[in-house]
Amino acid sequence: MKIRHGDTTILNAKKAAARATYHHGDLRAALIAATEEVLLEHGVEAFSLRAAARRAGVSPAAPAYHFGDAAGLLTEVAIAGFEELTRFLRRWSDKGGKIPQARLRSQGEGYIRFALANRARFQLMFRKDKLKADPRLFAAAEESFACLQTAVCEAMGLPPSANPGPDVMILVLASWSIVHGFAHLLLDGQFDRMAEDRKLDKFLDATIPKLLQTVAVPTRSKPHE
Amino acid sequence: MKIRHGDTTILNAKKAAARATYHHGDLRAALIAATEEVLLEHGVEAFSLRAAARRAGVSPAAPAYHFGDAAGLLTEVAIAGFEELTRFLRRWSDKGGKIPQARLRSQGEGYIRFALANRARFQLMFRKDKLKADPRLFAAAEESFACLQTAVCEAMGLPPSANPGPDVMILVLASWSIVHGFAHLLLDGQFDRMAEDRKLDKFLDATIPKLLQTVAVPTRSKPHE
DNA sequence: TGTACATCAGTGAACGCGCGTTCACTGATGTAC
DNA sequence: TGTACATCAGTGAACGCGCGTTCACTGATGTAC
Repeated sequence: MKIRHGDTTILNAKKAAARATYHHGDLRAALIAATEEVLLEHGVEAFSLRAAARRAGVSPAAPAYHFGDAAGLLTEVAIAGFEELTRFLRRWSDKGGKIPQARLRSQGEGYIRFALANRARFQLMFRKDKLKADPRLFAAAEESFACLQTAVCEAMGLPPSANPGPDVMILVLASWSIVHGFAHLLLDGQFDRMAEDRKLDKFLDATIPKLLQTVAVPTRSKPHE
Repeated sequence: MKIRHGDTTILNAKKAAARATYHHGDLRAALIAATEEVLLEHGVEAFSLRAAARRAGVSPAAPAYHFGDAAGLLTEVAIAGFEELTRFLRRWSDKGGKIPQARLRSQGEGYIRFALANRARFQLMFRKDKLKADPRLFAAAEESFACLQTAVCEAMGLPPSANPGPDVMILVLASWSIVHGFAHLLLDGQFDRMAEDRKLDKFLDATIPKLLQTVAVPTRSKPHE
């Protein structure tokens, strides 16, 4: 008996115990959760509507009823991903204390930690080829982006602005690029040459703070440090 | 008649004209070229052994004879990709002139330009999940990496070294991350919010040089500028 | 130089697989009166 | 409060698709003598 079949059996039993009727109750949310489990355990490539259905313990045709197609379901997962990323960035900003430059660097570390803790979901969020062009997705991504933008403005000693000047934008792009690139290379295993397996944590602890110091922040008002 | 079938017909005719015998001559190279075409035109997801075989005008089973499986063929394409990336980086370094900091920044721009000119192939190169753990692949990737490392050493006023200190390594990682992240976000269309379609070239021309100046290079000897 | 034979480099039909999707269906839920 | 009916939220069997892979095969090429 294959593991996969075992899983399905267990889940079917679970489902049967959990509900007397075949009406699920909240299959929509359950399918999103099931998809996140599949991503976490087996990666983006392992996802299919049928795999999500198996996880949730429903028939193969059920997901289409709620999401239309695979992109529809994945888009919901990506939206939730960006919402959680935003929460992550805010929490890590605060972890940085009161000095705006330190807050920015801490937020940058948060971005990388998020990617590491949400591997496949993070990768999915930047796979537009697998996602719908949904305004809610744009809005959720925009909010994460705005979070970074605010941190950069403050680190430069400027008031937060939704429409900042080119100097700010360059630094936003640089900050985003460096943490995104680092996260992407990290998840792809490109740093395994420098730190294999067990030493990865130490490598990250030592590297990330210094990495983020290499981005030069031109301050417009007197620095707090 | 579907386009795909049309393609196959044309290619079969081409093939028939090109060779009197069904022995291809150099099917191995032809399949690699065919794969690069599929990647260029339809992206990584569109690739399959059968698709490559159709492109090359041979039977579905032919690729397996030369490459074993899909990962085997894709790995050859990725190796060729890294080799071309290395050439790209050297060429762009030289474009930067004689001042080492300028050479480093020019090389960084080359990295981004490579990604833009080789979209799917670039993405494939950083999809280890689709590639074999082939020593030749590691060697080719290592050479690109060494190219960047040399440029960073020189920009810091140090002699090129295969085993540099932690300060150099941090700057190597920072440089790599920023260009890689920028390239990745660019290819995913994340900058479309700032520059749609036709204006992308102008956006890049204006952004890339400034972007690369945000990476602070601590110089150990007297700067040449 | 000619011949016999082994190996190479493919063919093309066939197989089973998981996939998305369709379809007729049905039990549960919600609504109107 | 009860009943009739419409709609909701799924079922599960079936379909066709492209895929990787197997298999018996074969014409061309290379090698030994």
